[in-house]
Amino acid sequence: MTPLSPDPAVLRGLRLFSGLDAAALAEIVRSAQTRRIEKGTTIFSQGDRAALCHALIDGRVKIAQTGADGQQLVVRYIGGGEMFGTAAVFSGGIYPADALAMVDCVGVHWTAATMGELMERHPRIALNALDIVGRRLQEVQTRLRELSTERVERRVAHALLRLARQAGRRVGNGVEIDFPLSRQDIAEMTGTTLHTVSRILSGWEGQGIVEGGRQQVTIRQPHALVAIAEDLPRPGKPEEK
Amino acid sequence: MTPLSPDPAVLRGLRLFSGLDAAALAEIVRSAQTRRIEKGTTIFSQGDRAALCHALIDGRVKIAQTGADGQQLVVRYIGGGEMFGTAAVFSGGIYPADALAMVDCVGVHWTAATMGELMERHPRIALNALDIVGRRLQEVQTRLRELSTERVERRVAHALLRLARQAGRRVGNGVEIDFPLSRQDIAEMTGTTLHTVSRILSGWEGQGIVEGGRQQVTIRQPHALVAIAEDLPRPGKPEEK
DNA sequence: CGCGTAGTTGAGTCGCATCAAGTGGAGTGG
DNA sequence: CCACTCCACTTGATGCGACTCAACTACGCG
Repeated sequence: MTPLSPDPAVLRGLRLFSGLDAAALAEIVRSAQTRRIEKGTTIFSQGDRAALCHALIDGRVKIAQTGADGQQLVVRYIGGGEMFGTAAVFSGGIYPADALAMVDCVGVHWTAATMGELMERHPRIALNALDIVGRRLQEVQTRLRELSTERVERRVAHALLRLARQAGRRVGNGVEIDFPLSRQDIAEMTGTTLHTVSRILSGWEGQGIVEGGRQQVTIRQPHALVAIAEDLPRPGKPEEK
Repeated sequence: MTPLSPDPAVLRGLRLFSGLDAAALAEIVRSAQTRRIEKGTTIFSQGDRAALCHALIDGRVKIAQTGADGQQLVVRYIGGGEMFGTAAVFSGGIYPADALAMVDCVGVHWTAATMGELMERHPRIALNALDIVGRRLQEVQTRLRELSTERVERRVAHALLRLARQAGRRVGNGVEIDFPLSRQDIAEMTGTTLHTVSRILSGWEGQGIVEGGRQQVTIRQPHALVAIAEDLPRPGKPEEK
């Protein structure tokens, strides 16, 4: 909750503000609130009035939806440079999911009214937001199709590849997901159970494709994972005739 | 393809243009192209360059995504007053799905460049678009959760209720979906097979909850369908202790 | 050192996809 | 006007992927 002095250079990195001139950025910085967010903090909760537009300078935030019977779905993981909770402000004014800091984060936010004025004055911001939300819509639609038509193993492979792209860190023997990620989290991303995820990862670990630890996954053979995700023929898994 | 004289009063009904003054509407009308679209016409195809923003004055359009292996997913049905294909224009420039006219329609469209200028000049349009796309994102996320966590029967019930809300017409003995809808279509909305949908509808028909026909469904007891969708206890289906 | 949380692994079950016929009504052509 | 042909739909039989139930293990933290 410690307020920090916002840095214009940092805000320039946000997709939401790309293409704006220095004067506009200065205005945006003036109206921004920056703060540290401790690991485990709930930034907003499903059903809350959406009073703030958020963006993440650094860290990792989980956006998750809860069903009537307590079932959880991980909607997405937000990384540095991404906005979140902003679509809700302009679409009904209620956050449709929870936002939870997975690690210590640095966040920035604007009030709904301020962001509205900024967008009116600088349509480019609204256009950027439309771009971002449109891409997320496409991504979620793609996941919807995967969930409808693919077996669990392929969905888990897709999920890990997506995570590697968004939150992968190159390490000696592959690509590591750079935040604590449990089997349960993966299950909630792919619509399965932690048991099934555990079995699948164990299988892959036996084949040297991934390496798992407590709340931690490293991909050692990304190409093999792509082969599984795309359902390509591959060694050890002969096509039935 | 017959061009028609666009009518300002008609465009006022589009959510995308709500809150605009008469001058702005006049400008929008001048730059619009209106046309009749025959049933069965493909308005755009997945992978095409997104050159046009569309809206539907009247009729019904199916937005469907195809996977690499030909698997189909119905993303949504568009009705009169709704825009479609617009998010794609501002998010990558490629349509992520097919748009197919389910009945004879009247559509209107703008070029990407024209709509971009309109939004720059009238930020309210961009805000409206953000609102609409944000709501669709929420809806798709909700479907994603349903697909992850609910059994087929509940998902079909949810899909029918959603359709009834968007495309329902009150008739003597219930609510009828007002466009041709096959079992296959329902299956592609809910991530199942037409066989399973057929079995479920037959079961419901036996209980008097729905009435089915060829590419046609009438809901006779909406409350019963809600009970199924929400997994409430109900007569004939005792809770196991 | 003990407790809690995360993960592993086995056995059993079942929901639903898959395979496989068949029915009936709408549209078409002779 | 009737026969033919689709196409949407129905319904039965079968199999299996993955969920459920149930221990058990191991790591990290206080």
